[in-house]
Amino acid sequence: MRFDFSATAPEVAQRLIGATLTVDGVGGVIVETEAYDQSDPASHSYAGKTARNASMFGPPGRAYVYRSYGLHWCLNAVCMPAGHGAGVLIRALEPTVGIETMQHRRRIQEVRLLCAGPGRLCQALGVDRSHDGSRLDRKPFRLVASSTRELLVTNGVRIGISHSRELSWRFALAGSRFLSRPMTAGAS
DNA sequence: TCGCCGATGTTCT
DNA sequence: GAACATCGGCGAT
Repeated sequence: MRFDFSATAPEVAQRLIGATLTVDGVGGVIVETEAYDQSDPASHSYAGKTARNASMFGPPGRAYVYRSYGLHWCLNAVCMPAGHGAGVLIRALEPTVGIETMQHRRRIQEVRLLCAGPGRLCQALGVDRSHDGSRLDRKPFRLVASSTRELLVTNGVRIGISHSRELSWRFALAGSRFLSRPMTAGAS
C-alpha cells in the first residue's frame, strides 16, 4: 500500500520503520529514521527557509536531499504540517533488492554496511541533489508501507547533533543488525 | 575495537 | 572563521 505522509515528523518517522524504499528498483526495508521540525534547533529548517532547505518547506511526501560535511548526500521525507519545515531523515536500510548494484556503487561487499548510515544509504541507492524535491510516490522512488501489523520499534537520542538532545526522535527496528549505530536511550 | 583526522558544501557569526 | 543530521582510513590500544 502507498505510504501516508499526512502526519507530523515523529509520527511519520515511527511509521516509516519497516516500510520498503527503493530507487530504480534498488533498496530495502527502512530500519532507522530521525524526525526534525522547525521548532527544533537541531533541524536545518530551524532558522527558516533557505536555498538549500527549500524543499523542506514544500508539500509533504517529497524528498529533501542535502549535502552533509561537504561530501555525503542525505535523504529526508517532508512531513506535515506543510510549509513548516518538518521532515524525517532516512538513516539506514536493510538491503533486500539490487544488492549487487549497491555493492558496486559502494565498492564494498559487506551487506550490513551497504546502507548503515544516511550517507552510505544515498550512495548505495544512487540518491543525489537531482532527487531533491521529487515525489516519493513516483519513479524513480517506490515506497511501500509495512504489511506487518506489529513491529517492535525503539526510540532514543538522535545521532551527530548537539542541540535538543532531550528529544528522543531517533527511531529504529528493535534488534536490527543494519543500524548505523546502536540505539542509546533518551533521558527518562 | 577505539578514537583521531581529513575532505569540504552550506549556513551562521 | 567555525560549526555541522558523515564516512573511511589510519595508528594506538
